[in-house]
Amino acid sequence: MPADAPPAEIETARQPRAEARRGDLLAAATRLFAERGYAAAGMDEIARAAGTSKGGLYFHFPTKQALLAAVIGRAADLLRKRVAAAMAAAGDDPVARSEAALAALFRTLTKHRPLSRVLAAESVAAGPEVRERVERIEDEFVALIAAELRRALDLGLTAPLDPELAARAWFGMVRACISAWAGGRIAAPPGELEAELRRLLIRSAGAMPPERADRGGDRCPDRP
Amino acid sequence: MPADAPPAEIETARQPRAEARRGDLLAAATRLFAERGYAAAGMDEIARAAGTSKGGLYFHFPTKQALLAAVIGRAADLLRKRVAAAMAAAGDDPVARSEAALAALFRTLTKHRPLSRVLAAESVAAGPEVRERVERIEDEFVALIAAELRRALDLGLTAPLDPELAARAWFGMVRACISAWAGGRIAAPPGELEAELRRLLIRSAGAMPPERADRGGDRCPDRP
DNA sequence: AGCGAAACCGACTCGCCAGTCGGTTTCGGG
DNA sequence: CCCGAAACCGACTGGCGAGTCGGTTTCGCT
Repeated sequence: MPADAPPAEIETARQPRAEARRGDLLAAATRLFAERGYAAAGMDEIARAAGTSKGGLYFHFPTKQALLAAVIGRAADLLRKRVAAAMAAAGDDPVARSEAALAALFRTLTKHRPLSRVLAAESVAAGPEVRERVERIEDEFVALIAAELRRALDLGLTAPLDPELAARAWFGMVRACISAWAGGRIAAPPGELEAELRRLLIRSAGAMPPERADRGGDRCPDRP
Repeated sequence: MPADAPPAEIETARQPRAEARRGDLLAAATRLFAERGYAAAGMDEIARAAGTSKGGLYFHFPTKQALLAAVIGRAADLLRKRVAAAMAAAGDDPVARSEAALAALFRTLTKHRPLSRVLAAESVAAGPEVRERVERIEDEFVALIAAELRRALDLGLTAPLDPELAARAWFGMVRACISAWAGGRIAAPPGELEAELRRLLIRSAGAMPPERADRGGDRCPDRP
């Protein structure tokens, strides 16, 4: 169970211009971390890209690590929100909910290239604390999917499988395809990519999609 | 297809002690890059860990990037060798060959934790050149699998799918599971993990495995 | 043995960049 | 309009670590 998702953002009283600046800074940091890498992106450079100065940047974030942590935290919040919404909209069927969750991840990351780059790679360059933070976030989503898969399994909607591992594997599929796409190493447009990916996911679980007229051309040849 | 694999290692004439040192240095670098991360591992530290000095290290590798590149190149060579052997031993059936290739990747990386960490994460921290190098290596293996999948598809052994994308996704599954395992976030022993993973892979392709008790071949003395 | 080159050593340099600090501007409330 | 605090500025510093270099040792060869 994803019981204790970190409490998102702590909102201390701030003047509105400060809030705006903070946003600009996070945006600039996200972009530069993604483009240049954590180590190569300088604080001065980030500040200037956000239209402010080093001092201003340090007013908002005490250290470079804290800045990265904030970037990642914000990304996590966004993903959580989108995924939760998608799952809620998907109704009760656990397979549909899993599909929806992955699709939401896919679309959100696909929509924000730099963000996926930061999540995928920069975490390690910034020391163990940040890496663990990212791993926690990943585990959180994996657990979310795993729970749905477990339900599906209990309802006999899938072939026998290890929900935890399958969820992990699914996540890996999505991530690999996204990062290849983000690097321009996959030609297909995101839409097709997503559809094909969905087919792979469903088949790997040995699940039959609930009576939807979903053209996929696949029957279920699973042998327990 | 995987026609032009980079020429592995250029062997200039060297005294044998130099060769040994070089090996020690690469081993130490691999370990420290994995443990501390590329940025945090110092050249002096690496040299000392290899039982030599900074000057000695710089005699063998002109820059830190070159050192990382050598580490990665060596890892790639190892993987290429193991995968090629496994595929050759798997016979003609393209599904079996794909399975064998993935299994070899899995086992080799599983056997060398630090190596997978370096390949998975450190590439980005070291600048674009190295990142591209790693991406190339990944693409190489993806292309290898994709070729087999395409043959399988033509032979009607799989459900309709995009071989390129499926290969990419498979690779992602394996990578995600390995890195979670390497980080101690998966309890199951590698053996079970591999078996379960294999089931997922096969099902996702909609393939019926040719019924045959096969063994993947990957056993080798542990001194690269 | 003895010479030249390969291999190795470690103190030093030097640029870079995260983080600091005293000062300035902007704003909200009274 | 004025005051105090929040927000912002940018020149400065301090340390760290990659890379250098003159010197020393080891080795292959004749």
